[in-house]
Amino acid sequence: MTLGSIHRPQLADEVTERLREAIVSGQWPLQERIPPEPELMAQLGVSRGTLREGIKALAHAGMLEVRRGDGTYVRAASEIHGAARKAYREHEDQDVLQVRFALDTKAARLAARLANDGDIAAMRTMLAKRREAWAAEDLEQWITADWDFHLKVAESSGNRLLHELYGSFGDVFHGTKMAQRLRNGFDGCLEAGHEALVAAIAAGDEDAAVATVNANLNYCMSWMPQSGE
Amino acid sequence: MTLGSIHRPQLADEVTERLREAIVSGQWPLQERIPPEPELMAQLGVSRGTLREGIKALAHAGMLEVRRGDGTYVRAASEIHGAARKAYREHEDQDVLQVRFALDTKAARLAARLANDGDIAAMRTMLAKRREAWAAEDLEQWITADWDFHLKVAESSGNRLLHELYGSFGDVFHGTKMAQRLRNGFDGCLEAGHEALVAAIAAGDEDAAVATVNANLNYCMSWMPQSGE
DNA sequence: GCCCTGGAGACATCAGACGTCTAATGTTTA
DNA sequence: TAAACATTAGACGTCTGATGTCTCCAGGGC
Repeated sequence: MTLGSIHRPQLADEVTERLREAIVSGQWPLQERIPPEPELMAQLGVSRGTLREGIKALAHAGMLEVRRGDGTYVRAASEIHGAARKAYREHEDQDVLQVRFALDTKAARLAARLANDGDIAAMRTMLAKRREAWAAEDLEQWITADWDFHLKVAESSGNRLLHELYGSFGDVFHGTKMAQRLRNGFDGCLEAGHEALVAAIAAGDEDAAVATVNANLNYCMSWMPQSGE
Repeated sequence: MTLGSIHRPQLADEVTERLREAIVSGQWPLQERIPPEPELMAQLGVSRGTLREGIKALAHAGMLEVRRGDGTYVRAASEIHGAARKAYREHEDQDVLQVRFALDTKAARLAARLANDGDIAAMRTMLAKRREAWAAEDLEQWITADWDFHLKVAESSGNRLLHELYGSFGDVFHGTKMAQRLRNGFDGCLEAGHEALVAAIAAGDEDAAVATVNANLNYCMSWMPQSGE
């Protein structure tokens, strides 16, 4: 048949998608309260029940938190991120980190195989920022630059799923744990290790890239209390 | 204050949890239709709106599929499994498999470090079943035994999150892709490779376990059309 | 300054009604 | 007989409107 079927996409799903977009796009920032239900009903032109079905879907996914008598707040910017938050709540730190490291290793191997000149230039730029921030003792900036670098490696793997997973699992870690470690005397530098990783990727040496990542992670882990691997 | 607050856990969340249990416990089998809304309203003692909020939460998570005019069907046995299904829909097969392989490698390393005698005995039992099924040309049984073996390795890693993720990502693959490949002439044997993995795990040789897994996976991938790694 | 009390705003839940879709069955027609 | 059409029962989709309950916060009493 050729007459593309009418197929009206369920209103509630449409609502879910619109809410989701508002969150993903940053229109509703993290931790902020979203507009009250009556207002959203008007904006979206749907009934309360339909709206609430959309909200509940995102709430179960961990993206929204509904506080009775108060309002609804944004807690995560994507489903997968919400799932990662939940994983952090329900599993040992160590377990989550091991999974992240598994992804990290794979990302490095693929990046060494696939990264192009633009990717590598971007990595070098981020490492430079990281170095400057460290010299300037700007912790926040340093954490950001460090994380951006690792994300770029994941992105350069060419595997979108891997990039997404890595970003979600790592984000919580970087946001909550890194700052603590820095205060505990972690030197945070590993300058050489990061440079070596870029070099291995630029050279297309997969095994060297993986070895470098492992070395970095083991050093990093040595600063974690009671954690193996 | 001492009077432990009444703490009425949001009805809709309670409903979500009850539905979820019915699915996870197997009371509502995969692919089956669940009771119609009016019946569930009566069983749970809630209004339709509340019930639907609970259903929508699980539907968005990929565990349920609601078909207007027909009914609601069970599509996945856990949120993470639902997410994996979605990932399979939205990403390249190759990307998903790479992620799964990253987990596979990590699982093997950890299993070599932590597996106890009971784990190893279980692995050997499963391999024996796998061998018998192959000899008897019972494909279904063979696929089951093969998958059980890999799951056991993941479980032996001692990392519950890893086990869960691995199970979810791999399940879809084993259910849908493996059968196709077998029909295409895949010899599916790899008997030696699997035995070698158990041997490495039993010996506690992490590097050998990882190397064996990589060898197996590469051989396996060679049967996949147009896929790298 | 602290505690208590209300009020306002926001989410929670219910009840009932009607629309629309799907699948199955029955009926007609070539 | 078999294909095409018509009907119907069951199921989900959405709306309306009312009431309950909780959180926050400002204002009054001590």
